[in-house]
Amino acid sequence: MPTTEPDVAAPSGRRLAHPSTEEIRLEGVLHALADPVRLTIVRELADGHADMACIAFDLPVSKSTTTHHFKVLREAGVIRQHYEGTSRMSRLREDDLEARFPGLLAAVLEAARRSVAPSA
Amino acid sequence: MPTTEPDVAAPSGRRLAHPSTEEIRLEGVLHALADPVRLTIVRELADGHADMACIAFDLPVSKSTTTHHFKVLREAGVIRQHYEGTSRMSRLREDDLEARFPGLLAAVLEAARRSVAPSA
DNA sequence: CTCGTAGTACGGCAGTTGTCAAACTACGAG
DNA sequence: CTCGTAGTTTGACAACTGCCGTACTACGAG
Repeated sequence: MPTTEPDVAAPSGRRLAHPSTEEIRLEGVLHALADPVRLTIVRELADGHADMACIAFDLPVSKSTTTHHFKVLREAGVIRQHYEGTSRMSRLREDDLEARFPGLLAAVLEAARRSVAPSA
Repeated sequence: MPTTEPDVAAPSGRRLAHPSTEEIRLEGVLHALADPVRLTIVRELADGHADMACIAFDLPVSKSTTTHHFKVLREAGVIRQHYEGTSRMSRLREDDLEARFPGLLAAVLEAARRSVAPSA
């Protein structure tokens, strides 16, 4: 990992803007996580799958809506994305979030696990 | 604390509906905390002031907007309110939130402290 | 080059949210 | 009872959000 810079993952055309760690805003993160679809994405990402293409998620929304949700997560600083062929791989920014807001992501993930299977 | 029930705090007229601990939903809490004004309220409440009247907060919004934000926080289960004369006292439901989503409120509050005074 | 796949961008639409002002209610003091 | 204070309710408005379909752009395989 010598010269690879975080914001220039794709060598060719497509660029993806990510906020730097210091730029991550709490309200943005909370807002990003306050949506069921996005919370599902984050939960699946946290569930061991380090890098996943958007299509790998089983979301109850259309393609364009999926793009939208990933964009919200990325711009909030919750996930990092980079291209790999025609696929866009997504990964949780666990370390960055931990550095910026220690314990926050873990607490939300733990809460999400509880709130999904509460009565069943 | 024998016969006092949580949802019937005011003996006379006005009632305030609160969700029970089990009814608190994660997305609701995150959404409630994702607003700057509400986050300010929660931070001030956590900052030692156990019970505060709405007017005690220095919020940059009108009276009716303040009422609205308190209502969102209350209905999300983040705060508990009860009447005291003409004032409406608000208190964080720290214990309930801790029971439902352990560590979540603490992590958000700690994050809020960091995000308020980062560059200054 | 052509085709299929993965995803983006562009409207557009309905529902929600944050905001306010104005009129109203509840309580306490006098 | 009257007045002031604290808060609520209503109605309105602009902005945003989530959602969709359609058209478009990369990239890889053949």
